[in-house]
Amino acid sequence: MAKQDQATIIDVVAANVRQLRKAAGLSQEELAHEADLDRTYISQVERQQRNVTITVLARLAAALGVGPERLLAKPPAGRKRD
Amino acid sequence: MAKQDQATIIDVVAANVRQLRKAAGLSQEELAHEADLDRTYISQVERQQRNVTITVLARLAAALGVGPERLLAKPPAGRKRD
DNA sequence: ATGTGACTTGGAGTCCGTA
DNA sequence: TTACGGACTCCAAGTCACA
Repeated sequence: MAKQDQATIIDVVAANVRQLRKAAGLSQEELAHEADLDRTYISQVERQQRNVTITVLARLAAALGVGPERLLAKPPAGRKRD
Repeated sequence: MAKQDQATIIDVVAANVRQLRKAAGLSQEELAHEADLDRTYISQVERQQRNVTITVLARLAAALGVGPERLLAKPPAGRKRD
């Protein structure tokens, strides 16, 4: 029984953006400003409603102070127990 | 002076796709088939003419047998003089 | 401070060729 | 087998009004 990571890459990016943003103590609006994006766009990304391009991914990563690949990293395979 | 990776994420992905595709011994057409993409699209990606979405990035990675983050990994710092 | 639906514009992604 | 161009469809980018 492998763990089924059926989670799409969109879900992964969404979770990472939100998690890293909060870890950085930023509001969506502040992050939007840093990444030169619209406030509501950030909201949509975090809500898994956007299939972002790699250029936007790079901007997000830069604004969050991490490398782009960090945004694709799946959660540490822990439990889904929230 | 840190090494300046002014290379855009598009350049990085392009290089990685081409390199991994060749390493896998696939033609563009075969890779296109595996990733369920158009033949000419692969060509354009490798020539840095396309800004791919993360879903396509994931499909390419899967077709190449690697994780998506692998496609964003920059070349091992060997790039000094060509 | 965030969520959401609707909207326009530009580009992602496809298909046709030709070299 | 790949590069390259044109023409096409559809969706991502980017923004807004309002909850």
